[in-house]
Amino acid sequence: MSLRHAVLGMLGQQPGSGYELTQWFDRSLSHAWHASHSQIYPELAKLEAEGLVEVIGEGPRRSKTWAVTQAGREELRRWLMETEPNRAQRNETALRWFLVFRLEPEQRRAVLERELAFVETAAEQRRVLAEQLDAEGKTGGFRPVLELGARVDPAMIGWLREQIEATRRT
Amino acid sequence: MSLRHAVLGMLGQQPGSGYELTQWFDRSLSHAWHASHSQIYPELAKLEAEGLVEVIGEGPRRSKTWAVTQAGREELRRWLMETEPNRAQRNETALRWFLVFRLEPEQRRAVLERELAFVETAAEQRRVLAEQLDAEGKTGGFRPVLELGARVDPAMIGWLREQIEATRRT
DNA sequence: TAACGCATGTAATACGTTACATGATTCT
DNA sequence: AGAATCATGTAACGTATTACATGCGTTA
Repeated sequence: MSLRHAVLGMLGQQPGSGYELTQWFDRSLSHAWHASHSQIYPELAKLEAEGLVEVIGEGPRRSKTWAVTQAGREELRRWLMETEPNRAQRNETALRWFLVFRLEPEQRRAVLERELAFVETAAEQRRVLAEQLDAEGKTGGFRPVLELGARVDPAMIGWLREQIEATRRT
Repeated sequence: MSLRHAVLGMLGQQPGSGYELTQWFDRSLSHAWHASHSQIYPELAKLEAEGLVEVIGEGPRRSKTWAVTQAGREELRRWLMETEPNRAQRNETALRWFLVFRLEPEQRRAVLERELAFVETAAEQRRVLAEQLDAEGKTGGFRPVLELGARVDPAMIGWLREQIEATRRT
């Protein structure tokens, strides 16, 4: 379970409300991790019960500002340094690109063309985002979120084109 | 939910038992999808109840050989062609590489060095595997499983080296 | 005949998504 | 006053992991 560590990391950078956390997940972390508010609020309650986060203020509309405690910081360090990363994760795109070869060439081409369109748009968006990050001087962890999370290896664009071409030769 | 479609795809390629399916997931598909037998057996039962797979034979040790029905093939086609891929998936590696910047340089270096070691080994294994696939004439979907699933963009190796170097300069 | 690998299943628990529900503040 | 957005929560359901449990067939 790494939702809690994502939360600890975000709040460690900057305290905030559950609502803000939800937005950060959607914005800066959306390619690497996703979590909706219905998961975040209960998780914050659990983290508080375990002493890993605490409320450091209350704002308008019943909002609470959460921050990481020392124990929380230590838990994040422990997770990063002492636990084995789970490398075997699900990748629906890889599964789909694997299974698409079960389709007849015509149908396969339709699917691959949709994928190509998506991947090209995503690559362009990523390029723009990368420039933005550069301009804002944001380095560090933003790069891997962009590169690993987007999962659009440019080399695969060529592969997609070849496969589309191949469906025309059969 | 795509476990069922992974199963339909595998059985569509070649009928087999639940046990064999588990192994195929571990071997050819491990980078793209993972499923253990405790998930696969109930799923086969459900798929049978829905008429998407059927038992076409029984072997020693109570083993059953499953195959996809016509309805199953159609369901796979429908999923590939008519459903929107879920692109927002979790990537623990990206999350870790993002959060590692919360650590002190010394600790960060230790983590990044472990990551580099893993990634270099994985890249080498992938190279060997790619050659094997080539030699066996396995093309098609195996390439994306290798490339997308492994999630080790070679460009990120350089990035890791830079970040490790950077921890020494502070 | 004992150990090992093949083969299948269930139960308990944890995690994630979608839907439901409600109240506070701001903007038009 | 009404709509939109901020803000928090719970419930129901579906999916995934880990642990438990058992029997068959082969090989040493």
